[in-house]
Amino acid sequence: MAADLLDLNPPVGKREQTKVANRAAILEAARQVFGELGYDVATVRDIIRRTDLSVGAFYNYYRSKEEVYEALADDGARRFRPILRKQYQEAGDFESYIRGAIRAYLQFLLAEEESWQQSAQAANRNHPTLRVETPEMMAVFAEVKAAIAGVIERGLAPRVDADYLAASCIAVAREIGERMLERRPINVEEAAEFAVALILGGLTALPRSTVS
Amino acid sequence: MAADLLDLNPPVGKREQTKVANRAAILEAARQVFGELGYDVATVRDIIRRTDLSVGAFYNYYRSKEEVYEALADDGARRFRPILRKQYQEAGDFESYIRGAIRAYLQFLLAEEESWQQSAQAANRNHPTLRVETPEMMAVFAEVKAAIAGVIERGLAPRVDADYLAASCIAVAREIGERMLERRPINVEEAAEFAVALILGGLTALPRSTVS
Amino acid sequence: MAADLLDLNPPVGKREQTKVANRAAILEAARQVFGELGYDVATVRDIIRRTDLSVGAFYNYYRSKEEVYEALADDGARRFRPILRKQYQEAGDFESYIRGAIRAYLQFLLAEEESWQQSAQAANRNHPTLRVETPEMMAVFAEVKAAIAGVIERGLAPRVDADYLAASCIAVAREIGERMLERRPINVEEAAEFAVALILGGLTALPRSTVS
Amino acid sequence: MAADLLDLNPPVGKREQTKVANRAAILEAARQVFGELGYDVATVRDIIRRTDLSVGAFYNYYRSKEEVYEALADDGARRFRPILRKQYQEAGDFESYIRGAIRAYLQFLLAEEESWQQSAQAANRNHPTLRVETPEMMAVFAEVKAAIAGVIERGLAPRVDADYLAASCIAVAREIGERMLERRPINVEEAAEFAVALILGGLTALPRSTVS
DNA sequence: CATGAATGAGAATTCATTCAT
DNA sequence: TATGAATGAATTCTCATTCAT
Repeated sequence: MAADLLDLNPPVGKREQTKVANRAAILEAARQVFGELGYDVATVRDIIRRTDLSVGAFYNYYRSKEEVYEALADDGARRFRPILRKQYQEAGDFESYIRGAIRAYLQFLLAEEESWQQSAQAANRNHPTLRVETPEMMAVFAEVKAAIAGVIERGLAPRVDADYLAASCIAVAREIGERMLERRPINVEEAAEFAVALILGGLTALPRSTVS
Repeated sequence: MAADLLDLNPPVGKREQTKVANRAAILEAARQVFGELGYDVATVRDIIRRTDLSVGAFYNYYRSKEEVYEALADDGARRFRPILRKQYQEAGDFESYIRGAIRAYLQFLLAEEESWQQSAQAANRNHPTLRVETPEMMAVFAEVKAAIAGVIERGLAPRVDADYLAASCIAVAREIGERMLERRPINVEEAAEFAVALILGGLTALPRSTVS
Repeated sequence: MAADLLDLNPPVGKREQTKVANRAAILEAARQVFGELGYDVATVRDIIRRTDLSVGAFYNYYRSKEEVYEALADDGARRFRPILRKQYQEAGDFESYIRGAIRAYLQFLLAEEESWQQSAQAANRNHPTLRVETPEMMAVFAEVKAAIAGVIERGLAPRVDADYLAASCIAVAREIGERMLERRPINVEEAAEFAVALILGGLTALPRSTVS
Repeated sequence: MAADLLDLNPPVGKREQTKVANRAAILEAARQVFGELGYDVATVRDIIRRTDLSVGAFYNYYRSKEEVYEALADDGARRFRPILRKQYQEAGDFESYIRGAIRAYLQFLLAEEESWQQSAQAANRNHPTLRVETPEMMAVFAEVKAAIAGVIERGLAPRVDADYLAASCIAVAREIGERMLERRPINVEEAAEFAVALILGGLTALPRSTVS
């Protein structure tokens, strides 16, 4: 084909490009679908329907429904890890690390929002379904948790129960994040401030509500 | 039988007893199965398999898979509500309410443990299904959240962001509870103390770890 | 029991009476249900629901769903046969026999109407179902057909194709009867007149419509 | 292939052909099965069993059991309508229209015979289900009825009770047709002659039987 | 590689019939 | 006998995965 003459130098032929684009398209579609329906309810057809590909093509790129799911998790973790690492490098003490990590997490959450619109829809579904989460989201959680636990273990924080603390931080960040996305306007700073204050100083340290 | 002297009025023949027992058995089995597999993956056969009943019997007691799910939620909420209410009546200020509510929740969690063995199994499952929760558990969460939010709105707590705070308390209690159940020996007081301290005073107020 | 003193002489104890009444109740309920839903769609529970009996009782009186169905057919035939026989005895030639038989059939049809209300309902059902008929109805048809065929074979009618003629008479009587029941007011004479005229004299012999 | 010259425009690949063939095979199987067992008793498995397809394939072509049923009706009506219309155009008066329509119906019935072997089987079935009819057959009936009723209303026939007459014609045609198919040899002309004579002239106009 | 029809195991649910009480 | 809960085979329909084109 004529097109071959154009992209010879990088080993990225038109074929290569299409392959990459297709993989990405499937991944993105899967992100949305898993977010909206959950792993079990989502069907492979649901995924490819948001794509201009065929069922067969799906299986050319991923060997199974489960494999996309895992790829999605990998993808999320891979993208979030550097952000988190940066926070670690820039922060001196535990307090600023927590602050940085939580803010980073909430920002990442907001940035990815359109892919994860699920919350709203999933919440008021008639069929009872528990807490639907993107594998990607889970992976990000895992990253944060590992980071916090690691910091604690390296002695950068008071010798408190590291496991409980990490779990609590994650829980708070996650829950606050979820509420944050449902508010209008979305205010990352406010949410981050709240979460950080609670974790660092507890109830008494929380910012006083200006409204209601 | 001696019992005859006591319950003549309610029609408690052998049949009645069996019916009650079967309803309970199905509910119990459903609790386990939903906990281990999640609503979507769990099949009606999975549920009745843990029972000495037949598929047909399931439908004699509950009209659909969805109905057991709801019955389960009702059941959990019904049992936990009075416990929570008692905490509210006995507590004067927000601090003692939080303390009471969280301890009550963790105790309830422990008491129900055998029905919720899920955690362990759910963790090392191959099929990816995140954060599996019993509808019952979710109902209990809803109770706690409503209670906390109510207390805050009645002004028994500083005027902070009630929504965020309630969400955070729930999140912490839940996550700590989950970890608590995985430790040996299970120490409710320790877990409650940690959660309460974090919520009330934050990181600096946390009890120092005696062990690593 | 005191009641036993009253009905000693006939061998019809209270028990006996109840048994007969129950059989009749089931048969009547079945007539309605089969008429409304058809044999396959109708369930045994549908039948006993129109009765103050239990599922178990059903099986005390009839060994199976199929058996009630057959009993119903027998019942219908048994009640219609004497009516038909009377027509035969009173009629001298084929013409008056046909007239008598068809009128008798249409009258019987009307008399049983309340048990056979099905037509209307069955007609505009959403689920496609073909021509639902009471087994009783079928049995009555069979009677009529046998009678007509018999008369023809005994030479009381011109030597035409007896099989075709009987089939046609039955078909006409049945179809006219069905329409008749849907008209208001229901006019047996008019219907009978039409059917008889068509069969005996064809199109040109039909009564002219006074209306429309 | 030579055929290529003819049908280049329609996309008739091997796949397309298979699809068409499969749709037809399912429809044909459904025709038989509904005819033999009736809509309710017939199962989807019964249908696909007469096919070299799988259950899944059935649902690729028809969304439900009900949909095949309707497709079948459409198919029958679609094929019979032009035949009937031709009779109408060629006939001047009512008599010749009736004659043409009935003969056309009986010919159509014979032509479709192999698809409707039901009669024989349906007759000696143990499960009681009366008068089993293909939806297709019913649709054809509906066509005939509408045509006859239309002709009557247009005044091409004496002002008799149009509803009763149409119903009667249909009934006779149908019943005679059914008997006709059971005779050997099958004689369409004889059957048509009988039906037409009965309808037009009644009993006295019927052809005398040469045989018993 | 792409396509999308075919496959068939498996899910929810119903219902005739049995049987302990 | 009456009762109605228990049984489980059978039904409709779905969906991940394969494979001929």
